[in-house]
Amino acid sequence: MEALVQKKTPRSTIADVAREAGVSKAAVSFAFNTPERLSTDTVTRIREIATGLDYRPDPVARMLAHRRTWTIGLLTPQGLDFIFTNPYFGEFSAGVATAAEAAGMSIQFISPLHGSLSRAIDRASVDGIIAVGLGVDHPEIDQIRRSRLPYVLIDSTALPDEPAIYVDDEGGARAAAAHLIELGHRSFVILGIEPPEAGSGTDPAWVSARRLSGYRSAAAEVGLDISDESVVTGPASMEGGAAALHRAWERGLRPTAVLAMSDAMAIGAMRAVREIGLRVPEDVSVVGFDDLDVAQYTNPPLTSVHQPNRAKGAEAVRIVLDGGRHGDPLASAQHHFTTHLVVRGSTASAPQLRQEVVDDGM
Amino acid sequence: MEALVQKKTPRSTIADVAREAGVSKAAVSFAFNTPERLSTDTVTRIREIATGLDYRPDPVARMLAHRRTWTIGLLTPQGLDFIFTNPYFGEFSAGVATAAEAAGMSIQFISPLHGSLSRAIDRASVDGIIAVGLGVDHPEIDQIRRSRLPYVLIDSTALPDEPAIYVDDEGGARAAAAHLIELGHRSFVILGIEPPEAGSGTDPAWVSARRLSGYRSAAAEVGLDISDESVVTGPASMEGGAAALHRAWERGLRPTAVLAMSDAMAIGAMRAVREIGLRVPEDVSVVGFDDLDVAQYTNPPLTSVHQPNRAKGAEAVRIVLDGGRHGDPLASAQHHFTTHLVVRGSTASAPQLRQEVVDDGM
DNA sequence: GCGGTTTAGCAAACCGGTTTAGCCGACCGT
DNA sequence: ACGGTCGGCTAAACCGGTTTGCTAAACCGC
Repeated sequence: MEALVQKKTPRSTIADVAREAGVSKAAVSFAFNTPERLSTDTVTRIREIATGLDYRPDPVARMLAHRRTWTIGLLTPQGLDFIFTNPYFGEFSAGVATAAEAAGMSIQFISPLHGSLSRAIDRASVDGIIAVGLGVDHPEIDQIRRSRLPYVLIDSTALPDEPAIYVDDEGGARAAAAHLIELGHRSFVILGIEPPEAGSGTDPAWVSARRLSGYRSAAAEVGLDISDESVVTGPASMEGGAAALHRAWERGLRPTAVLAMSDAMAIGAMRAVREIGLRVPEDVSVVGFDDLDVAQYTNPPLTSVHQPNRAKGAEAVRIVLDGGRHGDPLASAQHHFTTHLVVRGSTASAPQLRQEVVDDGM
Repeated sequence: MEALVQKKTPRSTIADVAREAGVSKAAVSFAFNTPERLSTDTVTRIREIATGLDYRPDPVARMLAHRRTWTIGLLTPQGLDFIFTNPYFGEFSAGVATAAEAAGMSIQFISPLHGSLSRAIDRASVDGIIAVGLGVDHPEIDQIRRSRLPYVLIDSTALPDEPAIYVDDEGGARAAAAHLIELGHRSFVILGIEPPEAGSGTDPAWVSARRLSGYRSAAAEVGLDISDESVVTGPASMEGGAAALHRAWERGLRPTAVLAMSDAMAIGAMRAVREIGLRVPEDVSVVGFDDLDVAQYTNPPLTSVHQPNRAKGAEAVRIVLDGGRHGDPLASAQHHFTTHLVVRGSTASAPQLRQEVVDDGM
């Protein structure tokens, strides 16, 4: 025990370098940050001694003195195990990371710590916050505001007067449903995204609700009503999508088309369809949402609503760096993105004889 | 009634709370950290005033005083845009994150900053480092050592006397190749992982080299020689895998089986095979490496070498938290994992008439 | 040789917490 | 009444950097 502690050579500090070089701490600091304030030979001497001592300025001390952390927080109500294995977050985070790095910032993930998102926010040392998927009913949104840090809301409830990035979820969903209707489909199952916390389900402005209303609005145009029974929800993962579709099937639903609110769920649904013994798209069409990279690699390639995942991340960084709501006009702290449908191989004309085929098969 | 509050209200500090409560800074600190040192009513009074002032202890100042950051660094030579969209890293990171959170630690990604991994390491404020995919020729490995932080090497060159997690890459690869050989395949293309930086390619202990030697050892058992020409490399992504297979095809290679060193590449390869006009597995068998979650969702489901992606992450956290090489016996800072082949639908018997079919088709 | 301006570097305050050493008064037994 | 103990709290040092005056010497033109 004791021996172990002594074995640990303490890291050298700025004071060590100053003493060794026979200068003040300030001089050492200058040598690294504003070398023009010192004579060139003093600078080189200090630097040599510093490297000889393996000196590395302590980032934490520097943060404290500067009152900046050079870090942007990426806040999500879901746990990191979910986030990191979710390809949508992957692409979004990649967009954030690229833009952050260009600005010399690093990113830190803020997600529930021992179940408490609030605690995680308190412990996070960041200069700004990008909050993903927070609904109005999340009290954390107020906590963020009180932290006086610049922030921006993504995939959130549409709130006026908040720095936020909006995506035309409803328009994209409408296009997806219209596409299927045009192909002759009339019987749908919708795979909805389960909110990370209970209670948000009724929030009329939540992402899932916006997309649902898009689907319904397209259906309404041909006099079709999508009942609540044909909407099944689950986590936005492949597994969640497969489970949801199986559940729908067990409930007796026999759709010719599946509208998934995320590509991950759509991929899960495609597998579930195959497991049931049907083919995509001959028997069942599937359309996703997000247009992930992987949508081009599925078999068949996935028809999906495109939204600019990486660009959303980059734009979020811009807003936070501009000061979020502390920036001058709120308008510049808001941004709207459009969506569009990308048709690939997972959608086809509705089967005329589906009902009989299924009956035969069962 | 009150004087106009400046829009930029500074955050309240421990001194503000102390003044307001008529106590010392120490008392405020005690009220939050060791309340038993204070009388209960003093504690409640201080806490009330603190919440009234929206006081939140500055994490950075706390880190400096404690000389701990409660953060583990996850270091990769690849950029974050690659990392976040790579499902293998996703699963590994999820394992790290889950274990870290259980220990009350957060994680920070350390990856090249403006092209320099070295600079990124200097700027990182962490208590330990998990380094993924660093080869012997990476000078950063020495920089990490000099930082005197506990660390552990993953997917790295096998080095003696280093805290590290080893995976039986060679055995897994051998099993994959043996499986194909048993199915009658004799003509292979190998999709290798391109090292993040040039130069590592010749490193005999690099992951890619270990897997390759596994493939070759299985081939050698039936007197087969896998030439360097049939090994094409690319980034470990779906796109990289597709491109690599197309490149192989253009070079005139006509394999009946593809051995991909990552599942992402395998998925890309499957798409490329379909684009060429062939079927998986009837015309070409494909086997991956990693056994990602998504391997169960591809069509056909992907045969792959299983390695414990999440467990690797969790074990890495354990080692770093135990002090890495500063822990007592080095043995406890090393860990070996086994691999095994999971056979699914992407592999089948070698086609007897493949050559003719292709000739017809072209 | 003289005031005035640079230049090079220092001392000390500061960032916002934690922690140690110690003070003071209340309570206690005798 | 007295020394001892203890609970409750404070003053001050500290973590490791940055930054703001400020000084002393060198440099300048005349």
